[in-house]
Amino acid sequence: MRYWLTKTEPTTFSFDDLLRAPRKTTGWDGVRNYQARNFLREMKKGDAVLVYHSNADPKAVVGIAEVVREAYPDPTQFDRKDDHYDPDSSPDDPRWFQVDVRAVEKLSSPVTLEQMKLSKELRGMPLLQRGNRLSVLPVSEAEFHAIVRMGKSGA
DNA sequence: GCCAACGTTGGC
DNA sequence: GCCAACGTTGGC
Repeated sequence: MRYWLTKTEPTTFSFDDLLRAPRKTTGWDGVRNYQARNFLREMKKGDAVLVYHSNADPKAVVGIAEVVREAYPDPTQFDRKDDHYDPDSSPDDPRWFQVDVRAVEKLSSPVTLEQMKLSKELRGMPLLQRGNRLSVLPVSEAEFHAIVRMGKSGA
């Protein structure tokens, strides 16, 4: 099993939105970056996902989710009216994929970007590297557990 | 294949 | 709102 981190802007779709969704599950659609897409395709059912709020106050990991359906074509790429419409993608050979994720648990205290930057354990995380813009990132097992520990203890 | 222009992300 | 970083596009 692997560990991941996905970013979302809470004004668009927050972890609370995920908790309120039917079966606490949603399709993680709209990813339009090849590297992020490749990570989505590597995700396996049961993989754990940290949900991070970007462009937020505070910017923080706010909850844990899990992959409940592995990669399948993202339907928004074929919808002309959707912001994520991609005229160059065809149903025969879809370019963009999504997974379904289900909320597992909200962290009692969000782990802020600032806290993560201060943590020695998390120093190497791709999320913290400058210029990083990927919306789907792998996280090591140690990093995952460190963040969850911080989110449950508030430390 | 190079690279300038442009668009987007996301922290500040 | 600004701007650095970085991906993508398209002319050559």
